[in-house]
Amino acid sequence: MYKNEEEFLAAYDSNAFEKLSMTTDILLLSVSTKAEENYRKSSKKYMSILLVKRDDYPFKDKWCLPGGFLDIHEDLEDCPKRILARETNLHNIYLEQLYTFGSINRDPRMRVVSTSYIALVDKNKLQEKLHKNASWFNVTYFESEKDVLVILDNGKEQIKFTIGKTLKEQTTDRYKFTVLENDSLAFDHPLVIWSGIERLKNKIGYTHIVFNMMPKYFALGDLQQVYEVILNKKLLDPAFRRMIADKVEKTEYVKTGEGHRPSVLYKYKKGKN
Amino acid sequence: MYKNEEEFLAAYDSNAFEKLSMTTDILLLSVSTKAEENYRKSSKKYMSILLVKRDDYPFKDKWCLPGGFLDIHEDLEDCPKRILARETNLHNIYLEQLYTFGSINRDPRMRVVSTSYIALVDKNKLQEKLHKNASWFNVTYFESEKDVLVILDNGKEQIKFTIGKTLKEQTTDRYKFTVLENDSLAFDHPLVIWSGIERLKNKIGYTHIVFNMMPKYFALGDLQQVYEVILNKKLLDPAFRRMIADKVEKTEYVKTGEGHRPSVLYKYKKGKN
DNA sequence: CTAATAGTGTCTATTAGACAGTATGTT
DNA sequence: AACATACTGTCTAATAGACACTATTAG
Repeated sequence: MYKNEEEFLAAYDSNAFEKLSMTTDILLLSVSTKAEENYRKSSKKYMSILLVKRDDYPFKDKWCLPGGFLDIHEDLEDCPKRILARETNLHNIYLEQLYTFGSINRDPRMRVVSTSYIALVDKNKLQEKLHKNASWFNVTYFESEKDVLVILDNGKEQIKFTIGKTLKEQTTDRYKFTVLENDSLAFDHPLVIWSGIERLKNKIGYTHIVFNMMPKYFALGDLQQVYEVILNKKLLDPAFRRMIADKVEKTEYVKTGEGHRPSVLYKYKKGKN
Repeated sequence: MYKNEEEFLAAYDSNAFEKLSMTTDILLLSVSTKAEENYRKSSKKYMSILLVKRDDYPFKDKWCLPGGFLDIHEDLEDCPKRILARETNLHNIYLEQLYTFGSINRDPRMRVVSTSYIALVDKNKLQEKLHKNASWFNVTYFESEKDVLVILDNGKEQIKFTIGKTLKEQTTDRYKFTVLENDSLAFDHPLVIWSGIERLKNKIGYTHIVFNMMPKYFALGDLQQVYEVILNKKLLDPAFRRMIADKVEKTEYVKTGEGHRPSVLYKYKKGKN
């Protein structure tokens, strides 16, 4: 045995276990807007995610989440920050660790464990010079008891995949997800996408993270639509306004020119409400 | 460029990035019972966790969570299973991924990223031949707005540490934890422990995971005490019974000999209630 | 009988759901 | 004027909190 820790460390063989590579994948979520033909109608909203087309093997020409290898001299949380900065030119994006995926064969090249992160942005804050090969896809999903069909659409291409849900333990309401169908997405990214959407759906209810997807000033109707698009269901106006009341603050600004009654603009009100 | 994926893979240099090691740490949580002197009083309950005393460097003679290196041919989730089997002789333990910690210098030996897992057991199901160096510690904690003092006690030794809580983003109710004081625990394990307790406190409210810590048949009073010990607050009887009513099923069994009215034993009732 | 927990009834306060109504801009 | 959304009032249903009460055992 060794006399002290220094001596131990000096003699330590760090290759006793075969080492591996790590990556981080980022599920960048935002809300996009599509104008309606009817000038009176307010524009339709979609949840949207950023995908990158791979221009090299493996999974050449398939879409995937932005990501990259963890540098050995880099904190784990700095890796997604670096990738986001590269992809969006934005700093101070909301980031949250999602899950670490580590099946043996998830990468055909070699053993890679990947920690995925959720990032939330207001798309309009992005200067629209996206990294080449990157594209926003609108997300639509149809959920049943057993599975979910997810459809991603960027206006030119449509990507579909199906996730199966099975109760993980008898004693949990949480599901274990498996990919049932997937032709167009690289790696286990359908899993990452759906896990992230589930997380967002949950957290929107008991945190204030939505405001990371909103501009500084917003109408309550727009905020409500963001909730609706994430939760995939209609909400009742009075209930929504009661729920949100102490999280927002009225401003002097008003949004007009929409073909109907103008709406007062609000801003996020800090504090634990 | 390469003609196809096989060709690419054959030529791939998996050492383009310097590789690293991964470990998993397990926060094994249970509830322990301490008899009261007064024969009428029901025994006091504590949340308890399993720690292992390190008998080698680094952190020689300090306590730490059970854990170990991820084998390169092993799925990430199989690693905690293997360690749990070694530590408890039990299979089919409830396991859930907690968080992946990856600061550069969390291990003095080399770059190590660690994925932590929560495991829940009914301590009484364990054959009490614990792995040498392993010991159960009762958990007590005192929480304020800014920090938490956690005290671990195995009857012989007492371990204290303090965790600081800061709001991570203006738009979240979630905290970022930092270790403020810690003398006795190895690595960043105070962080893992507190993150896990927080997670359990939350999840007990919207899942059925408590039942993983309960024996097959239990009295509602005991179940309530488990909730109280985890949430660190008293609950009102009628409210608790209403809340739990559709998750449990009455049995024909009764617990007697306690110096007061016997209680009916219940069992977990499967289904999403 | 007494101390202690088991278990229930019920009133009240709070919150969520539902729906109808009024308000106000643009074309 | 007509349409579409903004915004509010109010009734009802469901749920959570509080407290008091009855029940039953060992010693």
